[in-house]
Amino acid sequence: MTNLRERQKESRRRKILQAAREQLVANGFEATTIETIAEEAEVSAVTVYNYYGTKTGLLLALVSESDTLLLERMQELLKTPSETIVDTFSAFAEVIRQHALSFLTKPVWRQVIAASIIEGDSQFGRSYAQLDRELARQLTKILEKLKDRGGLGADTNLDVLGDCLFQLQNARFLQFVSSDDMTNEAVDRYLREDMEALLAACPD
Amino acid sequence: MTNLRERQKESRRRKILQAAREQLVANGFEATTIETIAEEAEVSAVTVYNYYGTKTGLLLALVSESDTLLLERMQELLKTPSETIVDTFSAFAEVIRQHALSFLTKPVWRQVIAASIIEGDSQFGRSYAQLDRELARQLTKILEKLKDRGGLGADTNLDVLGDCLFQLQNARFLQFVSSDDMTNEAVDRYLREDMEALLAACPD
DNA sequence: TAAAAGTTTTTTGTGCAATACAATTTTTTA
DNA sequence: TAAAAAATTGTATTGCACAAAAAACTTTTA
Repeated sequence: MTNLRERQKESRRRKILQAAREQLVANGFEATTIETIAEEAEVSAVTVYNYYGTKTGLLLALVSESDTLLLERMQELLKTPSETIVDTFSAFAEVIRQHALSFLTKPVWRQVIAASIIEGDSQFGRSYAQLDRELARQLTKILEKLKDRGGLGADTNLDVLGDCLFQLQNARFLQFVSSDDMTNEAVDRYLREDMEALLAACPD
Repeated sequence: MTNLRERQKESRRRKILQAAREQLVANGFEATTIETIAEEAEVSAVTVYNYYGTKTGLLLALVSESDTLLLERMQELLKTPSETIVDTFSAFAEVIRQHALSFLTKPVWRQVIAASIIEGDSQFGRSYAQLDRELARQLTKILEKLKDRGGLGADTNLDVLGDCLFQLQNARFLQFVSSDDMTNEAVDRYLREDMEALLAACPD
């Protein structure tokens, strides 16, 4: 039995996050104040603080809300495997970028990443780090499938490889959102070049 | 002929940066205010703003001050080459970490990185990005030497490889400073595992 | 040495994040 | 339906970043 009280809380939570997202996308992080969010969500500013603690806490909560959606899209990818490791890696990264930009703008993502670095061990910071771990895990799974089909060296440590390639993806994603000019295609080219250069590095 | 006026400016610059660094290391970013920095540097707070614009501007200026030192240490590394690509990569990353921690603390580095992401296209933000490019360049040079000695596949694109491995190093560095617990040895292990997993990934 | 040029400082003010607390409203429970 | 419990709200306050203008000071120059 769900309390009326709990339902109200849930409803407020939703309204606050929705208002926050709208304003962040429309006006950016600086121009979005707790006050204006509270106003649009029809609660007081104090309530926003009670729910999310700080402004960046609110930001990270907003992002972790979209996590399940991203993980679902990643599941889809598992079902349509690629032939080569280059294609696999490229497709994996593309899903993340698409999802990211369908949810927030580049400038806001910069704030999100900055917040996650600074508030690394707050409640919301941890759940953000958790997502990273799960994504790396997913990449490992995808690589396992590839290995089964012979697209990968036999004596590869997939846990390490998945984690490592995820880190590389993350670094390029950061470059992507850090420059308003960088296109989706440009990052994809980078990542493919990266993979190819790495594969060619094995000493003869 | 250097003006008295210019010398005074230079002296103030130095005193501000020195005071900033001392307080940041001792008390962290939040507890360090423009006011207290100005006080210790014996100038007014407005002067600090005149010199560095914003608090994060000051932070990034502080870091770019230490750049030349890091690049010098990297030059040293060029003279003492390693046998394998794993050792090369590991040594490169170690120089960066050593230098970083000899200059600032992990919590402050988190602020630095966050600031560089948010203020990506301010004056100081750009000079921070510039350092990254130079470091990637240096890594490429080190790899060239390695290739000459046969420690690397012959048909490797070194520009791409250098950039890519630098990105990976950067990602692991971020993990390093993001966790107060993570030791130097732990990161080194990570990076070596990374390289080994990558090298083993070539399909048979 | 006196005027001119260049800087710093003082002063004043704005905006926003974050916190504290009492007052008030709403829901629950008995 | 009334008391108890829980949550929200208004209000006041603090602290700091940052901005703008005029006053005060110091160096330069003629």
